[in-house]
Amino acid sequence: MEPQRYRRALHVNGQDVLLNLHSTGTPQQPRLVLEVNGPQVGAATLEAAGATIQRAFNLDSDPAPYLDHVAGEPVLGPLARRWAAIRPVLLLDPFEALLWAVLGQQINVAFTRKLKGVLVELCGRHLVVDGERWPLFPTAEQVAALDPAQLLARQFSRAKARYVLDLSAAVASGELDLQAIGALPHSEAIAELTRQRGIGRWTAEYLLMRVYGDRDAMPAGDVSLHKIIGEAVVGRRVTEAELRELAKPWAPWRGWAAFTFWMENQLANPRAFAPSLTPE
DNA sequence: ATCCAGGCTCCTG
DNA sequence: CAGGAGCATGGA
Repeated sequence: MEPQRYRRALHVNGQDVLLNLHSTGTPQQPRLVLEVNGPQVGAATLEAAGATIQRAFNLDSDPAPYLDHVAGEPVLGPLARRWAAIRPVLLLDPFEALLWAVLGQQINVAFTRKLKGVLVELCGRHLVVDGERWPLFPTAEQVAALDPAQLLARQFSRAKARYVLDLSAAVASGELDLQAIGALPHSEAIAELTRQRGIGRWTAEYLLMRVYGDRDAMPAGDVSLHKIIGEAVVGRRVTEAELRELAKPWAPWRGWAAFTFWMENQLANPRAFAPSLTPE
C-alpha cells in the first residue's frame, strides 16, 4: 500500500485546527495516525477531531450486511464485492457540504471546485501552522455577509448567488439547523431541507448520504446515476422514476449502492466523476 | 458550434 | 401529482 496522507484545516469543537492523517503499519495490519495541530489544542478538541475522522471515513461500519443484501443482484452483487474494501466517505463539515452541493447543481465538478475556491478566497479565512497558511472554509456568517455582486463578478449565476447567500443567512440565523437535521428521520430531514429555496430533492438526498451517513439515501435525480446505473442494469439511460423503481430492492442500502456504481464507473472511465475518497 | 454538467423553481395539464 | 419548460454558467 502506498503511503497516504491527508491534511486539511477544519473547525472542530469550536476551534480551527489542522488535521494530519496518515497511514502506517503493514497491509496486513494497517494503522491510521491522526495528528491535530493548532494553537492550544486541548484534549476535548483532540477527541472531537478523532471522532469526526472516524465517522467521516466510516471506520466503524461493517460492509458485510450490505454485501449479503445485494449478493443475489446480478449486476450490483459482484460490483459491491469488488468495492467491499472501500467505504463511502462522508463530508466533514455540514455547512461546507451544503454549499458544495448547491454550488455543484447542474455544473461539472471542476467548475464547482472553482466556485468553492471563490468563496474561500473572498472570505479569506485561514489557519497558520508553523508558518504555513491553510485555507479554511468560511463560516455561514461570513458568506451571508458577501455582496451578491461579488459573486456575480466571479462566475456565479444569479440563482446560485442567491441560493448561497440565502442559505448561509438561514444557517447563520439558526433558521436552518444542520446539526438538528441529522437527528431527524429520513423523510422529515428531506422535508426540512427542501423547505429552503435552492435545496431540491437531489440536494437533500445528497446531504443525507454524504453528511449524515444515511446508507439508504440515494440522490436518484442525479444525471450521472441515470446513466451509469441505467446502462449497467438495463442497458440504457433511465429516468429518475425508473431509477427509483429499479433501486427498490437495494433498500436499505441504496446510498451504498450508488457509491458502488460511482466507484465502478470511475474505474471504467477515469475522467468521470466519483466521490472523493478523502472528504473534500 | 453543440452538448453536457453530481438541478431548481415555477408553471402547466 | 407528474411532467416539462426555462433558466444560467462554464467546459469539452
